[in-house]
Amino acid sequence: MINPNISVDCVVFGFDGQNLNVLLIEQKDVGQMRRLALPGDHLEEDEDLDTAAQRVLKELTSLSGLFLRQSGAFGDPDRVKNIKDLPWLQSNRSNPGARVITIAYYALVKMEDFNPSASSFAQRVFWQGVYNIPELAFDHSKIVTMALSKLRQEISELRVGHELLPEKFTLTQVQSLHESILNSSFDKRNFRKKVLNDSWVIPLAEKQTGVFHKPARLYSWNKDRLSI
Amino acid sequence: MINPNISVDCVVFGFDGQNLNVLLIEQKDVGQMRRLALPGDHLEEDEDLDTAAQRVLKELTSLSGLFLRQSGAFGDPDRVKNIKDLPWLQSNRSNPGARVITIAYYALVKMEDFNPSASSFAQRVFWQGVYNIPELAFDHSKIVTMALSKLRQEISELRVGHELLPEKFTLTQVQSLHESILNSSFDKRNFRKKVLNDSWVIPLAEKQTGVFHKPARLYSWNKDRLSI
DNA sequence: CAAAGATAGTGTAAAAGTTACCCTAACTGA
DNA sequence: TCAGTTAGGGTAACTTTTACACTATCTTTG
Repeated sequence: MINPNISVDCVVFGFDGQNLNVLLIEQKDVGQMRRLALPGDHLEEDEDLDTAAQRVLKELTSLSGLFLRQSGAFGDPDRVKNIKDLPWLQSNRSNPGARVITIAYYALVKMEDFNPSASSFAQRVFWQGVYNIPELAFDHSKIVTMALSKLRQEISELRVGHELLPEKFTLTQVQSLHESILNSSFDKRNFRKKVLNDSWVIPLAEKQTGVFHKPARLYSWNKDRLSI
Repeated sequence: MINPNISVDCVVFGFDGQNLNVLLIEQKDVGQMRRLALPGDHLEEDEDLDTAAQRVLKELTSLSGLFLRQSGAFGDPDRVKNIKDLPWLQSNRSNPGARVITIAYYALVKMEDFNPSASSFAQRVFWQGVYNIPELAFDHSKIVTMALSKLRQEISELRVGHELLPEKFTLTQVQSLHESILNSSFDKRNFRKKVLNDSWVIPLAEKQTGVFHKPARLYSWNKDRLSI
């Protein structure tokens, strides 16, 4: 039994070591419409919001175990009433005219650790570069924008991103991560100065192995510093 | 026509120059239960979330024009199913067993500028010290805690506090506000330099009147700058 | 109408932090 | 051993922040 008025939508940011992407689904055809959307669906009666976000994401994309956080509630009464969304609603919802508010979630993952695959009403699941997002269903573009701004806020305070790197990492990896999330680039020396100076990371005795160039020193996160 | 599944709740923080308080309502008697709660109520069909928060707050407490921001959505399926909340639900809701998710909002106001007065199902409205909050209806204590943590975060980034001054204000007022919220003091010249330099405020042609000293220039907030 | 009382309003120099900029070091594979 | 590749480090210019004290303008009172 689903709740016709409440949904959850998930903005999953994926980092591949180079670029920041968002996980999108292509919904099953209605006529010849190709419809792109965030993974999202209605809440079950008696289901917690966080649980619903996890469930929906898993049902549509097979991903599970992500650290999903709320980025906001979207409740414009007309948010699912655009003409472009009508055909899909008519063939997928028992009450296509129902007003729906959605609770948006976002997460950040290392792409290589997760292998999405489409199911339920998702026909296809794919990563899309975050700076190159096509038109999406409903108000999903707005939801992505909001999630991205939350993510940026968090990373500039270095409160996020630790999930994306291995236990031991190089400063170059940290820098690439910041650069792709903030869509900018930093001077290597200055970036290192800052990171080291602010004690965000702890140098280890170890160095990279198996690379065919000068091996970089490895670091780990300074847990104390991060919990501030 | 109200939506039985969605509500909004408002955490209004009031600052009196000394202490931080939260606005609570005492709901109308059911039996001899004295029931304290945040001002909150169900969403109307076709009503935007932000609009609903403003409306509900006004209906219950007479306050209007506050700068309300979302602090989160609360959707535990059992959040309105505690035995302590049953009598009130039974006498106030057509479907007392309905599952309700709530979108929480918060705001910060200067207490002397607002004069809440109870109406609708609020019997009484009052300010309660934020560190001394009694048991509240539903999961409202949790909602207050969340709002407080958001508020603290924003204050430390100086992104909040504009609600506390009149439309037109002096730079000295801005400074005192920051000083009392952050519990510290700043150099007058440096503070002014920063505020003006960062374009947080716009100088007006007007000056203070009715003061028995040199009248200060008045300013208003730079709306563009604040929305960044 | 002069003087006292009160808050407004302003500049500069030192210190700290941020930015721009390029070469050598260390490893691998051929 | 040489070529290819990424690691890693210091300094000077510039910007931002800090510390600091006096004059200006209004009201009130004598």
